[in-house]
Amino acid sequence: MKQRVNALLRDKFNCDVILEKPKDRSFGHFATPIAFSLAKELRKSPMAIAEEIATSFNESEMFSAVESVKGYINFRLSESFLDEYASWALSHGDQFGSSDKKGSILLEFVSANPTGPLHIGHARGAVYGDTMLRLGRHLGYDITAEYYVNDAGNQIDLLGVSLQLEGRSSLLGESVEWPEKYYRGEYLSDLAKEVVTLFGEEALRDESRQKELALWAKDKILALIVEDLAAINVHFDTFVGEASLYNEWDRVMAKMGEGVYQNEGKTFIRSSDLGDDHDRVVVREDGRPTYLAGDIIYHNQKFERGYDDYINIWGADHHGYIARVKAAISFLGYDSSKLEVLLSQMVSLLKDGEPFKMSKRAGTVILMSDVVEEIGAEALRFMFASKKCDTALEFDIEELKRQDSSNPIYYIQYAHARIQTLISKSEKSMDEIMSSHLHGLSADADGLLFEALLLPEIIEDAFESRQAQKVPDYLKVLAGRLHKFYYDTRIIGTEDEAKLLKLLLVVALSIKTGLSLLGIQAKDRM
RNA sequence: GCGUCCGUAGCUCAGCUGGAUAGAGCACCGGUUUGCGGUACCGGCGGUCAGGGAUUCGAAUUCCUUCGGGCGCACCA
Repeated sequence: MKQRVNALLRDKFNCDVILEKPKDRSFGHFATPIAFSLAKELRKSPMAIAEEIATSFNESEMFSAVESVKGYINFRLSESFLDEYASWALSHGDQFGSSDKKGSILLEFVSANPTGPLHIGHARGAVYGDTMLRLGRHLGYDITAEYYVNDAGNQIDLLGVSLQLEGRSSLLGESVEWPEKYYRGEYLSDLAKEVVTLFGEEALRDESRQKELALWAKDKILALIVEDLAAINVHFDTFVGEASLYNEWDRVMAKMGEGVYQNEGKTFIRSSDLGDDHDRVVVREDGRPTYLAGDIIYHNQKFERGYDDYINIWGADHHGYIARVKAAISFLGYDSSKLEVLLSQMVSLLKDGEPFKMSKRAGTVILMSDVVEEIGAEALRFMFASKKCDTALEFDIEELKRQDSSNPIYYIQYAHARIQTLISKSEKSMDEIMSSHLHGLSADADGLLFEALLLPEIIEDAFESRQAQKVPDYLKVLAGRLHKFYYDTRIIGTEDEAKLLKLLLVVALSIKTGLSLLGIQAKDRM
């Protein structure tokens, strides 16, 4: 809708015009302060310019009024335009707000190590990534959702050790000496039990079998992670294992050329040439590659697959890592600006105002599955999607368990359900409703319709600015307008019934579409 | 110390391509239709947009600076 208005204005002014939504709807649907910026150029007062521009729109069919007020130019869309647009939206169903954007994107997110279940911080990245995925796909981008599995290196060795020790300690009752670093948690003793039934007790004591057990456990844990993600409606297209990439090693190193050098028996990358604090070790003296090595071959592989753009969603604790990965990409001969790294900040939980402690067995980590069990997948998704991901976040579990207006997800679902109830109560046929014309609407009805029709620009704005929270914000506002309208306006049995229901169908469509882009299904009944 | 993200109502957060009177939910106080789901609606209370400076018609929004907080600063992942 805004695009159509914008296109018209662009023709007129030969440049992009800033269009904003006035806070006070009595000013119209859109407004622009363009007269202020033209004032200097034209050496006239903003008010005179605005007046002149406004009158030049008198003939336009798109607007019922264009007025200048204190230098602003306010546009009021005509009813015929709004009605036509509403019909167009309804005929597109769940494709409303979709677009034909071109371009392929490789979106990597979550990528949690397969050494334990997902915690609450992973959940934020998962929800944010999946929301961007849904928004981008709705807009037409060809996006691949990828999970990078760190199935090589120290953490896998550590997993094998931890598994054996946990089994010997909790199942066999042996007293064991714990190393400085090891994994712990209920999942490990569950896995140890399985080890005993599958491989026998001896497998827990045989150090030569650590690697074998670790790789076995890694697959089991990854399956657990996939299951946890499915529970919040997050799915990946591809999984790339770090270990599988190392046969490319020599070729990739050759490709890096002057970007790497040898010193004291180690291999370094010249990342300090490209903005990093200092050069980084890629291969240690004993020949073992570092974590960065895996990421170098992984990113080489990504770029060889030839996407137009790359997005990585990382936890904020990885932000120091961006410079070196980008340096590697440049040395490999690719355009590192094609990689966009989005950071999701830390999460902490409150329960009734107190820090939320999980079971002792799970250690200090707050498991995502525990939170899902407490508040449900929808509330979790909505909560994470509603916050900018670059702000550290605290939230209270109890608030999200409530089922009233204090819990936005119920508030929005209830708005959708109310509309469905009205539709089913009405004796009007769908044809009758759809063929009615939205004219003679009250100011409230007009405002509600306009809000509902804004969905497409909200989706585009949210995706392009990478600010997923714009969608939930919009849905809250739209639901609020619906509830107020419902309270103020009698619908069933009035002479306006058909056209008001058409209006409400547009609202329901936007709510349903918006929710589905958040991975949440709209409810017809509560 | 360096880098980075942040600082908006008592709390949790929106608003930040510079624009009209700074918003919402929670909390607290008080109201509401003989009308389709009261899981709703309305009103009140509550602000030095952390402090200071700069830019300009105009700053919560841009820039500089001080203060305060989170997260990094590995041959760990």
